[in-house]
Amino acid sequence: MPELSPKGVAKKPSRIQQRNRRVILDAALEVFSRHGYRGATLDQIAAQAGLSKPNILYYFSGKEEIHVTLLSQLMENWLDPLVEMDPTGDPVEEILGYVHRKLAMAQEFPSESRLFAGEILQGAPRMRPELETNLKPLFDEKCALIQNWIDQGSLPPLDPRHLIFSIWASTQHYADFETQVSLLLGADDDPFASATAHLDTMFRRLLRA
Amino acid sequence: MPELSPKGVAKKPSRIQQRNRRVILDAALEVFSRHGYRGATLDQIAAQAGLSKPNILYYFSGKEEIHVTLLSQLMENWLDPLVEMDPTGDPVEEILGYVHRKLAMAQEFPSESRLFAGEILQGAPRMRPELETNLKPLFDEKCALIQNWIDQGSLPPLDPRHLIFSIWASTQHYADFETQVSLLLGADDDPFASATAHLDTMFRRLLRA
DNA sequence: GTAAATTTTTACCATTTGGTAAAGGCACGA
DNA sequence: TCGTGCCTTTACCAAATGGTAAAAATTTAC
Repeated sequence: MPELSPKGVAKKPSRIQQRNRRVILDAALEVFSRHGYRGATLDQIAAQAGLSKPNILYYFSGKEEIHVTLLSQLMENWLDPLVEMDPTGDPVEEILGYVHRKLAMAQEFPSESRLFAGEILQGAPRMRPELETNLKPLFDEKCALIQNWIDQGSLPPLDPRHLIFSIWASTQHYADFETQVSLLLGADDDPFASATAHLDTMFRRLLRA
Repeated sequence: MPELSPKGVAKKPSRIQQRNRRVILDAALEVFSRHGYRGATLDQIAAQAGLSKPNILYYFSGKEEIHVTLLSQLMENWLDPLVEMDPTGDPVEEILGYVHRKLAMAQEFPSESRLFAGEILQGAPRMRPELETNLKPLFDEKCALIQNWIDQGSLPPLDPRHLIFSIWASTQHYADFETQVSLLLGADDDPFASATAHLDTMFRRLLRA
C-alpha cells in the first residue's frame, strides 16, 4: 500500500526505504519461518535486521503487515514453476520438469517453503484471499491441461488434482521436514541428489502408460 | 514422571486425575495443533478443557510439559502403521497396506498430524530425543527390510529411505495442508476417497517391476 | 461423621510483547 | 547556514501470558 502524494501519484520509495524494507523482510523471513507467526517477535526480527524495533515499525505498520507482505511476495515465486508448465511440450517431460523445478525450489528456498507451510498448517488465516485469487485459478488451469493430455491419450488415466498434490507434498517435504530428513539420513551428504533421482523414478513410472 | 510415595513406589493416579489429565490433553491437542506451540495459550487450553488455568497447572507443571506429553503419546500411535509392515508378507501389498494405513490415520487424526508437523517444521525443539530413540531405529529397520526385498528381486530397485519419505509426505499432506486441499477441491465431497485411489495407483506403479 | 488428603478457585505477579509519542539526528536544496 | 523532510532513537505503555500462593471446597479413608 504505497503512500499517495497530494497529487495522487505514488511516491517512489527512497534508496534507504528500498534497502531497509528488504533488510527487514529478509530478517522476518528467517524468524517467521523458524518460529511461526506467533512465535516470532518484533525484537527478534529487529535484532536479525540490525535495526531497532520502532525503526521497523517506521517501515511497516505492524507485525501482521510484515507477514502478509512476505507471503504475498512469496506467492509469485512459488507459482512460477507451475506457470512454466507448457501445454505444447511433451506431457511426461513437462510434468517431470515441474517436479524438478519444485524440488530445486525446496532446496534453494527452504525458509520460504516453511513459511508457507506454517501458514497453511494453521488454516491460512492471513493468506486465504491470496490463495483464492492466485493459486486456485492456476491450479484449475493446469488440472484442465493435464486432463486434456489424458483425454488425448498422452498420459495414462489419473486424477490431475491429486497428481499435483503428490508433487507438492513429496518435494516440499525435503524443505518442511528437513529436520526429520537429515536426522534419519545422517548429515552425510545432501539429500537432494538422491531425492531427485527417486522422485524422477516415481513420477516417471506413474506417468508412463 | 510419576510421583513417588515415601516408600518409593509409584502412586496410581486417582480417577479424577486420570479423567482431567485426559481432558486437558484432548483440549491441548486441539489448541496446539491449530495455533502451534507458541500461538497456543494456557487460557485457550483451559477454556477448551472447561477448567481454570491454575487447575491445569495442578495437573501439569507447565505449558511445555503438556506439549511434550502430547508428542510422546502421539509418537506411539504414529509409528504403529509402520511397525505393522510384515517381513513375511508380500512386499508390494505390505507397502501398499502401509500407504493405506497412513492415509487412514491422516484422515482420522488430522490434529495429531498437524501437531507433529508443526513441531518438525520448527526444528523439533521439544522432540528430537524422541525421534532419535523411537523413530530412527524403526526407520532403519524398515529400510533394511525393503532393501532385502529389492535385493531378492521382489521389488524393483529404488531408494527405501526416499520411498518412505514419499509415503509420509503424500499421505500427511491431506491432514497438514487440509486448508489448501479443500480450498482447491471445493468442499464437495471427502478428498480421502479419491486420494486413496490416486496413492494406490501411484505406489503400485512405482513398485511393479 | 470426621479428619486428612486431594482438588479447585480467587487473587495476584513478573515478564514479554506489540505498539506509540516525541525528541533528536541527518541529508540536502535554497 | 538555515530550514525542511526523512530517518532513528529513547523512553514509554497497556495488554497478554505463563505461572504462583494460599484459601476454600470437595472427596476419600477410617
